Amino acid sequence: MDFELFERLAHDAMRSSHAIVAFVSCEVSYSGRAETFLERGDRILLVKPDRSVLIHQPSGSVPVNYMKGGSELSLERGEGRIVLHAAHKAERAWLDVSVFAVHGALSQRLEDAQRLDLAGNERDMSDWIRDNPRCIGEGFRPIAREEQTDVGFIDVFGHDGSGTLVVVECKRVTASLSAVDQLRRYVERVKRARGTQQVRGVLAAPAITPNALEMLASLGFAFCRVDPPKRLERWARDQKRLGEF
Amino acid sequence: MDFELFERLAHDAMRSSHAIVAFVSCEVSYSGRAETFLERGDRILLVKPDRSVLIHQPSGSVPVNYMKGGSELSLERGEGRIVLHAAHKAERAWLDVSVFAVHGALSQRLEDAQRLDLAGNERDMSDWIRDNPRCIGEGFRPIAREEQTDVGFIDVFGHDGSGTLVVVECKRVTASLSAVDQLRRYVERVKRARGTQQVRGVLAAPAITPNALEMLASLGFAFCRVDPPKRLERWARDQKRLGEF
DNA sequence: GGGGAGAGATGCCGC
DNA sequence: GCGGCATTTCTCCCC
Repeated sequence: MDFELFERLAHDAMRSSHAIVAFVSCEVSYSGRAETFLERGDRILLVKPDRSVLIHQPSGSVPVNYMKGGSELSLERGEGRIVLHAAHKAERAWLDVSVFAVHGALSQRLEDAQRLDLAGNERDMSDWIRDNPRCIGEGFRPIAREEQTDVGFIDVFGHDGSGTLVVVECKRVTASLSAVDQLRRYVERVKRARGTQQVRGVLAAPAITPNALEMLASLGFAFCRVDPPKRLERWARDQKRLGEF
Repeated sequence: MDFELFERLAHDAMRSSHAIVAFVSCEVSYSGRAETFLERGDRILLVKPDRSVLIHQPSGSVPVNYMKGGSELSLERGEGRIVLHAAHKAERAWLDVSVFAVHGALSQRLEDAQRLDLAGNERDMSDWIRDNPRCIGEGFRPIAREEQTDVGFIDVFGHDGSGTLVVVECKRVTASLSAVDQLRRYVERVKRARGTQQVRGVLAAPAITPNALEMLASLGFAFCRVDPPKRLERWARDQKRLGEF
């Protein structure tokens, strides 16, 4: 595919809000939050109708360069190349993609009003703890979930029935030192705000690293093993793999 | 484009390690770290030679669903659909893309041996502080950079000339509460390891949030304004935008 | 392989 | 818009 075809495709796609995908040989420069340069190679270029730009190398699931939606886009014809400029003034970011060859390109108008339905996040987990308080301790009584403080929100807040306040921090994956930091910050804030030293800290997660457990113990907090709930997990069970490549 | 063509393209691409891009109408199910479902709509499907899979909606710069490289891929023909299965046993993750229509598709062999060259990250910043210690304080003497402890590494470690140890934590963006937590953890660790209370904590960043500054002060630590160095920032200055769409 | 932390993190929600 | 934080975070580095 030559430059003229690519240029016309890109122009038409931009005008009519199509998405563009292209296999190109290119080099890439970026300046914004950092400065990057990527020498010439074959990549996948993706331009969406919201004027976001993605550049993917042949390996890896993360784009090597990108611009968020809302960029100003322009094409410039150079010597033996065509340059896609993307400028995001609000973010003070610039991306230049110098395309030396176009191996193939497509554009398409896309219709999609759907939103992702997700189960098994941390909010589901704190919901579950609120509805199953016994997992935290025999007398645990939840008062609030996602209680706002000025240093962040407490996942589950309650008391143990004998007047002692309980702060629960949830993690849906193995808890690390930063989770203990977070819990400590909330407990200190509650102690100060309520004028009491009677505040227990509980870290609820499926697992915890040894260092985090040691720090937790040194602060007098408790670990409580809880797995994140996955409400839709039936569908993938016992699925059969047919037509293996 | 019909299913037979798409199926043949996909088969051939898999066999010869091509990348595939396609505009498809599809629904998507994922089960792994969480469970997700996405109802039918038009999306961009990307399958790379490393067997990573990306699904992009028309908007946004982040894929709505994905699988990392190393998945097992298979195609299954169903009623009015063709299903791409991706299974990652090590991660216990499964992705099913049910394709109802193929608006267009391409495959291509890609050659790319280049790696991204980046300037302006936090390591550049701690390098710069080590080489320009006066920015931390008049008598600051750096000893080590990225000093390893069992609770993380200290960005810059030194003393102030009068025997007091100094721990510097760098952030390349506005420092928040978690940066203060990190600094506190390192200072406590150094106090314990060296058996002294004479340890100063310094947070170096271009800015700091009010809450973080308050917590920093309450711990007796200091803030020090430092901007991250960008060594390649010349290229993007004064660039002209030609051929605006 | 696990732990810890940075990332051009991104995106969401609450104030 | 800022602040705080989860993320199917991802990736890198070091032990």
